[in-house]
Amino acid sequence: MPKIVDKEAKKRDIMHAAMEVFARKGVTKTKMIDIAEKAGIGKGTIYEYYRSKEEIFGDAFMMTYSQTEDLIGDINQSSDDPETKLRQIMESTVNAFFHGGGDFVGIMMDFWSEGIRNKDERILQIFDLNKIYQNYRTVISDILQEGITSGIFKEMNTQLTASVIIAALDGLLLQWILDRNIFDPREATEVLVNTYLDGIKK
Amino acid sequence: MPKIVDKEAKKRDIMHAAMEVFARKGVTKTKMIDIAEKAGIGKGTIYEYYRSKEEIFGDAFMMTYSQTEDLIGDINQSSDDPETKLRQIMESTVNAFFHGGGDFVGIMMDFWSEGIRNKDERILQIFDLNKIYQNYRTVISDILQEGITSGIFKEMNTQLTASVIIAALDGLLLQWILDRNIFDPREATEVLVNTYLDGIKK
Amino acid sequence: MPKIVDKEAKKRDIMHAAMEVFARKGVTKTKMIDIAEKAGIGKGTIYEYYRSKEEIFGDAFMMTYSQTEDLIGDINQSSDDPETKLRQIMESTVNAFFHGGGDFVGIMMDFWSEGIRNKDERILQIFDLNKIYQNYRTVISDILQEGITSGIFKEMNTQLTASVIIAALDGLLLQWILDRNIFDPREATEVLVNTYLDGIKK
Amino acid sequence: MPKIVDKEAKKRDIMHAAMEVFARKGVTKTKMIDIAEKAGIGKGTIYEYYRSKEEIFGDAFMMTYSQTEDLIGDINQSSDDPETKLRQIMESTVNAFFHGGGDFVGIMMDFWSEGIRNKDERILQIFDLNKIYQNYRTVISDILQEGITSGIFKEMNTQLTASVIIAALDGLLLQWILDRNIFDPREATEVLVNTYLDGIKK
DNA sequence: TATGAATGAGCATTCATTCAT
DNA sequence: TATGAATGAATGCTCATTCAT
Repeated sequence: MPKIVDKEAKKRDIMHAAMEVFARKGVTKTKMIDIAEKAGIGKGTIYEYYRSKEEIFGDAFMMTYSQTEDLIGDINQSSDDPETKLRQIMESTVNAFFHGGGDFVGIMMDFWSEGIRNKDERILQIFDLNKIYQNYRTVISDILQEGITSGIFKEMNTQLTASVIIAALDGLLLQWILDRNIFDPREATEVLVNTYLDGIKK
Repeated sequence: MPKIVDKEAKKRDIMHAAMEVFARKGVTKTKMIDIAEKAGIGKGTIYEYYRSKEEIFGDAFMMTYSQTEDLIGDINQSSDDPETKLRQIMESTVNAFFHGGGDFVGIMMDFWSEGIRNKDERILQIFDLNKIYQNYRTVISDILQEGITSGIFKEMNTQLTASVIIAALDGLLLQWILDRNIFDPREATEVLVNTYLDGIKK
Repeated sequence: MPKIVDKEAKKRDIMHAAMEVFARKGVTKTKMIDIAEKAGIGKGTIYEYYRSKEEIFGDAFMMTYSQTEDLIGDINQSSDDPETKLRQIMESTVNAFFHGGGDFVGIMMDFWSEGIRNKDERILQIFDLNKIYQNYRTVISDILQEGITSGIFKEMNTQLTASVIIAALDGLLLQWILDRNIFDPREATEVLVNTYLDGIKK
Repeated sequence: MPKIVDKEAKKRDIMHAAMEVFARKGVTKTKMIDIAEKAGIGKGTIYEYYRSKEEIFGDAFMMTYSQTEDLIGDINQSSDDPETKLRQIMESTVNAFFHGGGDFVGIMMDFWSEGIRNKDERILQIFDLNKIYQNYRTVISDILQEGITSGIFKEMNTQLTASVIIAALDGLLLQWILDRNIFDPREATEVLVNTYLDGIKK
């Protein structure tokens, strides 16, 4: 069924084109024509693959976060010790977003922005940022608990600490989106990870 | 004689109404009529006080950040030791944004969003988020250096560490905007501040 | 009744202020606030004297044309010979509009413009440009007939010739409004009057 | 494949629809919806062909005058004697505007009106009525000079006479716009042309 | 399937007019 | 009487979406 493959590929092309424009201009200021031009197709053609701008946005969101969730899941499944897992998760999360020159990080702004506001049940089905963060928090919290149990981490409120760690990671991303020249993401992540692990370890 | 009106007060009222709506719906999706209704006035009346929606937004931005900058300046001027100053700055920054029930924090999203994208010289005059963050980074970096010199802080890359600290604070704010139920801001700040000070101190 | 006199004077002041602005910017682009500022009064005060912008415009119209009609009437009543009367009427008409530095001639544009379009019965009562021109044409036509009868003018279609003469006068005004530097109104009138009288006289 | 449309033809259709409405209501009072309805299309469609109402107006202006300028240029290039050329130019000018039942003459009012007021450099580029009239004056002045040189015209101030002739032609147009019933344009032109040529010839 | 021409709902902004003081 | 603060109807223009080809 070669047609199907083509369709999927083209849909993905459109979504990538859209992500680039979203990242640069913001979703609201992105016009369908901008996406079409970026994708090198006609304005009407987009509607052969997506029902609306919102749907493209939702797809971009899902794709971004499902990748990250898979990554985190894989790391979490591994048999490494809690410290290594935590370190790997933090580094991988940052890498996932900074990767590829950071062409898409601008879109995070809109993910967050939508995340705050969208309470529409229908949208929440495919676009529940809070649920995603909750999963993320649970994973980290569990690793922290694991570390406490095995005696390598201090006693702490694991849920709260997980929140603070995630906050720090997102904050790093946010700062870097605002100005890419202030720090090297890898170096900053290094400082961040070390600081937290220092603070957490016995 | 016409009605006597405290123009400044009314302008502030409109801005506050606008901030509430901005925070809830986002700037782009906020209609002038929404602001008017929130402020309990007619749509046209807004234009007696502001030239455009953009101007209201700029005013909201300036007000928010000038308050924070003043606060930080005051703390920085004090004769406290570096650790206390750093702790106070971090706590005050967070407090400033969480204060008042956090009714306005949603607008941060738009400040950041604009901050990424607006490269217009005219707008940058009143709306230069990067400059504001640079000041902030310098203040913190200087305090860190002060601490290193006086032997209470470890050796470190002060600019980078300052960036990471600010990132963590903004990240906390961001997480809290996304979901207010996951942590108590004060507790989280406490964890954050302690973790960082632990990591920084000799 | 001094109050009445004051009222009348102030009403005239407003109308004169309005005429200046109308002449410069055109009626549609003139804002009430422009008129108020020109008159040195508050915006609301205008409505103590006029019900609407349209009413000011109508008043300006009437004033302008009644003056001209009076002037023409006076000349026509005189016992001069037809050639002198015709010459005087042509010169006086031009003078009336060019007079005072031509500050108000720009408003003619709007009189004509309204004259074309306004078919509203209510407005036509006070603003019937066609009727005014018809009177004017009759006066000139009668003088021409008088001249024919007394043997000093050639045979001609007096109504048509009257129309052509009036057209030439208005055309001169129009050209001068468009660019005041191309000719001196008095010289041009001289050429015009001489050309026509030459053509008309036996 | 999308609908194939003769873009140029449709643009012209819109402009003609606009001219009719402009002529009837005046440019300022013409709403985009009026033009759309006249053209039998949707409001938004106009913007596929023109960027703004102002641009339609500018196009209408250019079209009207470029036709007339071409016409005059052609006549001027001919090898006819000065009297014939002058007569032809005068008659053609009048014909050009009265032609087609005079559906568009009302728009002249707005051309003149804009001509007085618009000093904006950008607009003057495409809309310089004074320059157009200056060209026109030069053409007529040159013909007059030609006639003087070849001994068939009297001595005169050619620039001034040219102005007066143009004024008379525009005046005729103006009068006819105001009331189409007062004269037959061709008859009136005949009277006008004869009167002037009589006055000019030796 | 691909396209872009066509569309109209929607919105920022203007301004004549009202009216409380 | 004089004023200017308040207002909302009106309008130019944008852009997501539709649909004829």
